[in-house]
Amino acid sequence: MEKLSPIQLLQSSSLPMLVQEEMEKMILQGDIVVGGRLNEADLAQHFGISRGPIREAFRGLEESGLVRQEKNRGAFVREISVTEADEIYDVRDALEELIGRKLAANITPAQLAELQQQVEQIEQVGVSQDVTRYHLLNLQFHDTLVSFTGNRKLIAVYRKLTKELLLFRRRGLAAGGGMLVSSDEHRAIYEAIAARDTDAAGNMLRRHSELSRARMHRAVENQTAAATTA
Amino acid sequence: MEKLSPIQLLQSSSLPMLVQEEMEKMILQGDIVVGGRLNEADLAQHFGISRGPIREAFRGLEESGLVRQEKNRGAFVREISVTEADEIYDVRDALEELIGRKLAANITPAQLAELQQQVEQIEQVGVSQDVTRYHLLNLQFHDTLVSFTGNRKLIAVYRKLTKELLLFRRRGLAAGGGMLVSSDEHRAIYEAIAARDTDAAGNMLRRHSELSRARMHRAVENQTAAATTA
DNA sequence: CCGTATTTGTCCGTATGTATG
DNA sequence: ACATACATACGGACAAATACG
Repeated sequence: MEKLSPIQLLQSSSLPMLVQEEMEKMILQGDIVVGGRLNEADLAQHFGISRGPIREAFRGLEESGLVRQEKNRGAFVREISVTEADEIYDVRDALEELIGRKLAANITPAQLAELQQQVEQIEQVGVSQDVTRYHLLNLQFHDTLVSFTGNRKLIAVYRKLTKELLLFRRRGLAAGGGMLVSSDEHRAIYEAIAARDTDAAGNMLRRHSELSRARMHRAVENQTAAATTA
Repeated sequence: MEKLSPIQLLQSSSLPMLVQEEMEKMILQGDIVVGGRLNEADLAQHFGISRGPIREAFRGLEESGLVRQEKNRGAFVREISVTEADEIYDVRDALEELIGRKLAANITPAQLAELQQQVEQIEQVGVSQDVTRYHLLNLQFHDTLVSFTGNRKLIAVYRKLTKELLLFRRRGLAAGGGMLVSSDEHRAIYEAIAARDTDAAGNMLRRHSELSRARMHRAVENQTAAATTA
């Protein structure tokens, strides 16, 4: 039990929970190939623990949708199909609208200031063409939005869906093109919320999510087109 | 857009999964008092198995929101507060609207016939004043609605929220009054879907969910009022 | 405040099932 | 098709923490 530097810090939680969180990071970072098998013994050795907590973590990850378990065969990183991604987007679109409406109705001046700052930050990175950083700030912006609703269940559901979409993007996506968001949309979202216009804010966020889905589809088509020509 | 049976989503037949499903039933049926502790050894003996699968089932139930685990203290049936129930309703309201819109857009004649039959069944039980049966049919009706969307993610999220609300109702609710739904609402929902009016169907279902929340609040108030006078 | 009993946390061994040559 | 190697499933034992008297 001496090999795990990142884990030892968060000692308040149980070992299976820590392992679950750590494995979630590994999956979302792509340390394990999508569809790949998670070997109990290897992971146990990697964390310097036994297989019991690993198995418990698998069960939690399965329930959260990142892992699929086959009886007597093991745990695999889930492959999320385009169809399933579409289904997730359907749900997320509806949640985004809810988020927009709630924020427009209840946001505080301090929260508005924070949002404004993040929008400007995104715009600055937008011109610098740093794609990965842009993507990160975009995720952060939306997580800030949902967290400002103060609704813990909404936050939890939204984050779970976002993780699955993140996993979907890991599945392929030669990146490069198409997935970049226009920062105009972010500012428009901010403006609608600041104006406390519930309908506009809801529509803006929903449309933003729908556009995100459309970008996803274009990226997938580009990818499959490239694959067939190669 | 085909109806998915509840079992189809849970396709694993491993022992921990079976235990998890069984324990979920026990919790939702109230076999274990809300807030009560789940004893690993007792449950293992009850199922005639060892503690390993029990612990894995706990993880799954924790992730699905029915159980809370404290380090070195054990697993407890979660107590859902009125505040949290409100948060869940917020999310469910948005999903209900989504369900209504999708159904109005895509429902098949066969599915419509099934819905009509269920509505009539509910109306018949409504006059018979059989409250528990009415409640059951009501749940079934809404589960049928969401399953007819064919969106597996939506189905999964919706069912999870419904289970948590079910758990909330177990918390107290001397039942008796207030929670009974007007069957007019169900017929109105059916009519809007049958008319393929997406806006109306979405609004109807959302409003139906909001009324359900209002009934919940009234029931809680009646309960606390009765508690203070007693 | 201390000692004991109970319960949880973790580890390991064995049986069973699966993939591979 | 068979035998071998390997991974998982489950049970059981021991250590650590908590609850109780």
